[in-house]
Amino acid sequence: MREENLEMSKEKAIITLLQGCNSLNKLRKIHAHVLVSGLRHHVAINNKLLNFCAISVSGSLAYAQLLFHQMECLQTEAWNSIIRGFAQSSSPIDAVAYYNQMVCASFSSPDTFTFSFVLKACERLKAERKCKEIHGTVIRCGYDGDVIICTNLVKCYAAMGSVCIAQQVFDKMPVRDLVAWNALISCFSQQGLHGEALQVYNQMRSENVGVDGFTLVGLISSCAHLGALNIGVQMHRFAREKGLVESLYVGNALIDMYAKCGSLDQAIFIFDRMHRKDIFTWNSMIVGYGVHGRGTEAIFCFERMLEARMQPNSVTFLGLLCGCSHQGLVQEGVKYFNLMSSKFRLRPEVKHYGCLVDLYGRAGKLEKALETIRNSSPNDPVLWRILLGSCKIHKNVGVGEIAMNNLNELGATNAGDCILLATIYAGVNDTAGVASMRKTIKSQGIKTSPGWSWIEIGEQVHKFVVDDKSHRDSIEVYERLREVLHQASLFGYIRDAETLKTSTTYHSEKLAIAFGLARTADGTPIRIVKNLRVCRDCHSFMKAVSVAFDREIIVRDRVRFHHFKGGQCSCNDYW
DNA sequence: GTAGGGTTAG
Repeated sequence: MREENLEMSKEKAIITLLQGCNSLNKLRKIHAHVLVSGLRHHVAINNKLLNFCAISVSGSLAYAQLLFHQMECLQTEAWNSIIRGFAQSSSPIDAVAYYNQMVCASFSSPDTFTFSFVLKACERLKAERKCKEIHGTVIRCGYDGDVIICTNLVKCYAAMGSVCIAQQVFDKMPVRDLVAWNALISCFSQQGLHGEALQVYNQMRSENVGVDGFTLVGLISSCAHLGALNIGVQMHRFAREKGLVESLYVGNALIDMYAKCGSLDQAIFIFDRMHRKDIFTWNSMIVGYGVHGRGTEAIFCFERMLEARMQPNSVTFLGLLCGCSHQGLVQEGVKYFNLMSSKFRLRPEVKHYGCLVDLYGRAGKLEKALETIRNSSPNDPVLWRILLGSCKIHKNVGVGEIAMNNLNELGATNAGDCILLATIYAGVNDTAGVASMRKTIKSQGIKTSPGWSWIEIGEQVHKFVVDDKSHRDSIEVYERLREVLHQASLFGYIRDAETLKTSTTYHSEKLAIAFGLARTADGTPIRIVKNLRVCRDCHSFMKAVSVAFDREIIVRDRVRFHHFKGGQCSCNDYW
């Protein structure tokens, strides 16, 4: 009896020590103490030690493995600790390995926690086969009604792009809580299915599951991707009603949403009122300024960020460089590009080189742009493509051909590139050049990526493609477009000669504008989201429409925003 | 003795 008491008090003492343990060194001492106290085989203490080593930030997985393999009696608890530890480590594959050992070669059976941890590892590894196998085991063990395991499965299938299976798992869940719904939303948005993500919200409303900050962040982010300002504003109102607007995550998502939906002022309004700002807050604002072509303000924001002692990361510099290049701030852009590695120890990635090439190219410094590409490694086709875009602005056939040759050599030429070079040839009246590019597109069967434009009317996002006839109000849209084209022509719009020669088509943004004019109140801005760049003809069309109808038109294209007002565009015709 | 969740860039 006395011995038992003694052991209990020793055990208690060790557990107390473990609770106060905050370093590996202390842990080693405790372990040594365990050994000298004759508690080497004490199961509860070993489990505690193991759990600490495997999970705690001040633990060590290597040490955990050592303890694990010294343990004589491995119960589910010990397996769970080691699997959990590896699942969240830089080597999740080891979690799967331990799980395999547990299932195949041990006397312990996995429980719901085991599945939860090993599925986390599968999610991070995108290990589809293993996930399916574990899914089967989960069903055989009768755990397929467990809300947490099912949520894990949804996340796991979503991570590997199997949206349908994720949805099936979700649909079969006997009970779905808010976390499960939120997982479904992020499943869709991970795959770029933002419309579907927003639809989940409608289902949630009809099933009265409620909404929390996680839900809102997911939905607001989907609005941002879609450029769905009206729905985004509703979410903002909703966040206010729910008292969630103070949340750092919600605030960050709102800044990004407003910036991406063209309401930079609203983004600034929210940014200025946030008490706490993290790296996402600053980056969302700087990227917002950047894509709106407001380089000076992006720089100012960046300087304030440094004053606030926030360490920038690679995304920060993308925003900054994007702003510099669209505003033509060459010196500043180069300065920040260099600062990135010299002061902040961030290695520039292809995207940063892309910004630098764009910065030089856009400003007409094509030789410097060429030099940048040649000094960057690896030689990424994206960089040559950006240079080709600059050659279009500056009508430079020579450098354009160099860029095209390099794209060819890299085997990366696409239809967009051929069209770009054709436009460059057309700009200098080289009809033979234009013809040869058309021939290349035809003979090599290079597929053009279809352009589309979105416009949000009320809570509905409408999509148009080139010469779209599929919209239910198509006839009305075309009638309206003819009228708008006529009005625009009275305000200086002349259909681009090249556009006339190459096609009799109506680009998607023209259809979207006509629809927008028909369906929105006089004087309200028209917001359009496009997947490609705006062509010269549509650009001048929109300038004329902005005067003819006295409307502000805000177009988000693949890389930046254009604000058309009173016949002018914020990009100064330089994009 | 333990579990599932969020935002920028791509």
